[in-house]
Amino acid sequence: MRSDPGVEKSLQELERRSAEAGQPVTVQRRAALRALVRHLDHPTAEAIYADVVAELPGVSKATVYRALDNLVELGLARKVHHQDSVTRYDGNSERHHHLVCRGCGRIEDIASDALDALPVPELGRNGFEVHDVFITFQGICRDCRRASRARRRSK
Amino acid sequence: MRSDPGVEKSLQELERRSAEAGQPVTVQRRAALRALVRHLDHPTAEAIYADVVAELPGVSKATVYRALDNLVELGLARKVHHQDSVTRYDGNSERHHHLVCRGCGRIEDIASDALDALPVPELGRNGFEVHDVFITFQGICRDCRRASRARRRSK
DNA sequence: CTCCGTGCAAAAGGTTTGCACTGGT
DNA sequence: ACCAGTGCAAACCTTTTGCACGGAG
Repeated sequence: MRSDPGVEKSLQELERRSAEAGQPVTVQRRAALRALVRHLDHPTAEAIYADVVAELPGVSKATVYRALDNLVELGLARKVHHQDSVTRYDGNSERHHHLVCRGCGRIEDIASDALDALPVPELGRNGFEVHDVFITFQGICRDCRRASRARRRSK
Repeated sequence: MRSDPGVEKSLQELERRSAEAGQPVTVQRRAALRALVRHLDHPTAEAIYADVVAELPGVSKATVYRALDNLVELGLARKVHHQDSVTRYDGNSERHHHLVCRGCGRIEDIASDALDALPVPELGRNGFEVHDVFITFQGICRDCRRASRARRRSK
């Protein structure tokens, strides 16, 4: 893997936002961010830990969890939740939405102007102040559809 | 609490779908469903357990979890996930979406034709078959906004 | 010197599972 | 009667926390 310009940009953002928030930028946090943006597949904390520990033998799992919290706090990552009980992280800070496969739990990104133009309904009526919108399409990915078809046939 | 017709209808559905699926309808499952539909606030498994155990002293927590799984499997309930680490359940089978408060984690239902008319983007291109769409508005509910304002003032 | 992040290990939930027993159909 | 659901307790897994240590300002 060559030094991806996206990674560089993310690291600069980390630098900038941490300074702004008065928080130190440690090697562990840098490594966590690098591991996160390298993944396009919404990794679990475990997966990121695996990457970080490969780069920084001896890091503790707690530190990775704390680093991820820190990234979320700085707005460089987002937590993603679905039926899996594990939390996944998303290093994509562009506005986008998700496609979740019921079969394998895989999450794919999806961007769409139409979705972004979603009308925010008459909120405020109940005093609710909307900050963000998350749209999740649930379905079956190609691989899982194939697999379930094969399973059905063999039954 | 009088016998809500909605509860009756749900119980009949439970009967019908269980028979169809060849699954027995136990008192525990009936109680779990009743507890679920009584809640309009997306209860946790814990909350449902509390209700069920009040009605059926001696039920085990495992049974309630299994009953909830069963209801989800039968399509009578849905799991709802957000930043809280706990899974919440939704007994509302109408098409609707959610308003999640960042502060207290409370989930409110929201229905809107505009949201239902959401265009499904060019899926299929990647072989993804969409079954469902979930829209979540995240923000701050009135109570939490008030609370945070008060906190800020007292600092 | 002081503060804060780290590592380690243990705790803390929430959820699942193995096994013997009981209850639905 | 049979099979599946239940109760109980232990296991599991992910995430959090307490505490001592160590590096940076």
